[in-house]
Amino acid sequence: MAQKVTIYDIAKALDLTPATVSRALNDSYEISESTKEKVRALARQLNYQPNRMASGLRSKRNKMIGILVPNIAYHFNSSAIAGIEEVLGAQGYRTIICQTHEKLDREIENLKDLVSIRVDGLIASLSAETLQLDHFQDLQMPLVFIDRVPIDDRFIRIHIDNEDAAYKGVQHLLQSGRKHIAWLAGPEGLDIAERRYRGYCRAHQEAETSIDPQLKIHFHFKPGDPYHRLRQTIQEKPAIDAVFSINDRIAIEALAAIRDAGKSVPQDIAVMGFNNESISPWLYPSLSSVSQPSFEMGREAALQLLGLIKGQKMQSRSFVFETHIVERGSTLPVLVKG
Amino acid sequence: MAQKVTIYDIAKALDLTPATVSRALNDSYEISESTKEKVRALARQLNYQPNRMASGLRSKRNKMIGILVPNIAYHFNSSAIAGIEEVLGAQGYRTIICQTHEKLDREIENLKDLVSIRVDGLIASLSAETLQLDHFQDLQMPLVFIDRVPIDDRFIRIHIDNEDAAYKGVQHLLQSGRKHIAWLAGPEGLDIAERRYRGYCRAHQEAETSIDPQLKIHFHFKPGDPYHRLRQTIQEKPAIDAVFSINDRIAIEALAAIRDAGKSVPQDIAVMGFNNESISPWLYPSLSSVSQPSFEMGREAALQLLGLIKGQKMQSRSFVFETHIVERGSTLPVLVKG
DNA sequence: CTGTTTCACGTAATCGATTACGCAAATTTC
DNA sequence: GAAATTTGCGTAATCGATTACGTGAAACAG
Repeated sequence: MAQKVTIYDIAKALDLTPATVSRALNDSYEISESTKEKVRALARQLNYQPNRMASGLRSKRNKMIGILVPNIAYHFNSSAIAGIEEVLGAQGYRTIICQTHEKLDREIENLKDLVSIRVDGLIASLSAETLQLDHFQDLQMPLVFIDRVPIDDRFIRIHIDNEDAAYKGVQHLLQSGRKHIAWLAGPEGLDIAERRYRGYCRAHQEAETSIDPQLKIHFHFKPGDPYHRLRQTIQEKPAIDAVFSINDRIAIEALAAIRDAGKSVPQDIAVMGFNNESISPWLYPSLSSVSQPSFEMGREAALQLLGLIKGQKMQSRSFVFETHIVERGSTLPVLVKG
Repeated sequence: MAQKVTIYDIAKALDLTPATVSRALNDSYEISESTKEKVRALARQLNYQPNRMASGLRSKRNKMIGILVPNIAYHFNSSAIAGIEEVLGAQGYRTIICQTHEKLDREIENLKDLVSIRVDGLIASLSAETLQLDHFQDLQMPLVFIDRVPIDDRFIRIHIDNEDAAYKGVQHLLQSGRKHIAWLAGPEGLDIAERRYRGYCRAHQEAETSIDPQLKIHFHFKPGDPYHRLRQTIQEKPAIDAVFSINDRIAIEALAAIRDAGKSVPQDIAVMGFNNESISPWLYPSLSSVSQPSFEMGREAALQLLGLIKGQKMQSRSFVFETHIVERGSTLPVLVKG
């Protein structure tokens, strides 16, 4: 096999036309079963692989879906992608995964590329820098947002109630007797983090506990930065008795910072993470976390996108998934000394 | 903008032919600078995005590269992909990331899809199930393997010396006084794990330490399985005084298993991981690990692939990267009581 | 002033599939 | 048994770009 085999090769060998071969391979009703068999047999024998460039050009559908996320190394994303691919793969769709690395310009650039590839649809999660959505506006393509979703309700959005999730997490900490809870928020301006902070505040207000704005700690998603920020804050605010972290990976650094500050978890300081990553049960102490169903959310995003592609009109534009607290060692209540 | 804009639209608006527009956009020498300016200006204004299906079909180059890895959630892979994308992105290439989830059939399926997309090249890492390479043989496309590479030296391979890396790791453990080292190998038949076991054995032989084959522990990459296997082994073999793990994530489960068995790290049992993931310094105790330059390896894979695509002949077919031991708390030598 | 290059662009074929339209033969309908 | 329908396939246009080849005008050479 020197050159790639095409439907013309198959047609010639079977004394048919390319049109017939194309229809046979697409299982068209206007081709007899016997011809289909012959075509399929020869296609298999010659190891024919259809040229998606050609079919996509003509049919304007190439069975490729773009996935645009901040970073595949984030647990939520790799897990959601697994869910997306499970649903989409079963329907014969391929995914093209693009990473923004939290940069707006890379988000725009990736978007242009996905347009130029003419993917059939797009599942996107906004970068930390994304404040407005011009580049998503007239995209001319089925689009579903997941996790980091915009406020704009013209889009289909798959997400959790971040405020409520944080509310529940902070409430749990407050109820176990904690009063000075640091919030490891991540980079400045991250929308989901702001929403969670609102939940943080609401839980405090309901518990009539005062809020210290200096316990809202920003940092970059860069190994070491969360650690140092928290260590510094612990030094400045020795009263801290709990830490709530935007994700479990950051919580690991928090555990280290607390330990190195000479305090212990959960006796002195409780720690609650977010996402319930697979390593969290094995940490020491095992990490309590707010769990969100990332795999299921990926599945739902894919299902909704398939709906859009097939032209169904969508009834609901926003799909809010439930979260729940996973209690582990890092938030065990302090035993009051008898 | 109701419909996607094409070079025909631009040509009509400027009273040119599509050919001229195409050449202008590709900065061809046979187009005057003034025409190029006009074409580029209008293209920008109309937000023209070239159709990669069309250009790819005609030119047989679509500036897309396939990346085929077992799982993007593995630290090595997401890190190597970052390196690949840094190099390839600068040259205008897009990547299509496919996951085999360690399954041979998914590897074959993904490969067919990448062929049908007619990607310009492929960077691949073999699945745990892959034993022979028929599906890679007559692929008709530039191909570079990374990390999980085949033995076949007709391929370009980017990897480490797994035997040597494990040798160094085990040697370090033996030199610090450990004698009964469990090897957390991962799933049965994983080539890199077998190579590392050879290094494990060589280090033992050179140190004239006996090898217990029952300390070679297999498991699935599924949360909990490594933990339970190790706990069981510790119970059966109480003499174990060190654990060497195929990666850091598994090592975290090992730390938990050791702890739950009532032993302490590093006093009773030392733990050494592999990959030096970004969370490893923050664990408790901080995790020693064999470090490999995954990002750099990704970069090199991309550079080699670009060379293949541009038709350069490659001098070396195998690029072996250096590894080194990162010593942290989990392998501190035991202090002999004075 | 004629012949040769060079410049800047047009003409048209091409990539490999899909699909609207057409049509003869086979089958069914009444 | 004539008309209507169905079956099974061919013809040719088409998707949007690239590119081999052609060409008129301007520039240049001798």
